[in-house]
Amino acid sequence: MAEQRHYTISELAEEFGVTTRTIRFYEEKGWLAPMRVGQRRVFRSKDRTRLRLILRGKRIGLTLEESVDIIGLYDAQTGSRRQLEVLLERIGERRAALSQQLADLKATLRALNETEQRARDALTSGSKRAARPRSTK
Amino acid sequence: MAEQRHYTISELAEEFGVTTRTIRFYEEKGWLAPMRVGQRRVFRSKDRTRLRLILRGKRIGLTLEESVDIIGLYDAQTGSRRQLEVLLERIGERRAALSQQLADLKATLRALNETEQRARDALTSGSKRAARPRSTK
DNA sequence: ATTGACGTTTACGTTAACGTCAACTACTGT
DNA sequence: ACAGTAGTTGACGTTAACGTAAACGTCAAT
Repeated sequence: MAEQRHYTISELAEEFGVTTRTIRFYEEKGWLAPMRVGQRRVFRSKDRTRLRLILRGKRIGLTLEESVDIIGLYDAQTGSRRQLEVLLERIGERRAALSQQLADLKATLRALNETEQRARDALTSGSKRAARPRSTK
Repeated sequence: MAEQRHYTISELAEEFGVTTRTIRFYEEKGWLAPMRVGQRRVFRSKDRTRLRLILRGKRIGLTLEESVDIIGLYDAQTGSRRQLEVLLERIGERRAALSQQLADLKATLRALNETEQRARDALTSGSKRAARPRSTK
């Protein structure tokens, strides 16, 4: 195998905009498991990817446990048929929640856009008449 | 004006799937301000809408303060030109964050879909050959 | 008159996700 | 030899968003 690129804890922290404390915390929780050289942590690209996914989950409002759980689905070992069915079921549940979130997110963005449009109208119309407020859909 | 529909605290709690404690907590924080009849809370449709929006924000992972802040943008009083510009700027910031969230959410859904597809393939292909894993994009 | 069903306030408890020291180690350049 | 930089392990502190329990009020139905 080719030699893998390695990262220190502060490299990763800077790259992803978190503190080293955060990364240590994730390891403490068992969500990351970097190598050790002496007592120093050494992160390989696998760890880096995992951290990236955890933080992505966090950005969409998942708890870290949920994030990690979903990541677990991605690389779940699919042994027996039963295992596969369980996996599919769990994917379905997750997707249901995320779909709801998608709808809520879009609704919020729509509302912001409408508000912005009203504000722009009010600006360009100078001191004319006040625009009628839209219904909060 | 026509007489407004009123709601008790437990009606709203049941409708939105939260506890009454939650609603009282929101009032305590100043995010809701129902009428009182005696010492009983009476919610009008305005309060109900506000609660709905707060919970929608919560579902997309916003803190309650952020939710309330965004709702504040919706019905911000747009007095001076300066006020309008500030409003537009704040809308822009919020939308930037929400757009990032949208991207993250879609990426997560894509990853789940790919995982599901692999699982289905593995199921229908019986005990043939293991499918090659996709890259975690 | 008592029993629910529903409401109220006050107050302490809990969990997640880190922040913030403190005290220590290990290497590198001067 | 020493300072500086980057790393380490505790351990206690903090905030958000409620949960949970206690103690009490109000009204309708039995």
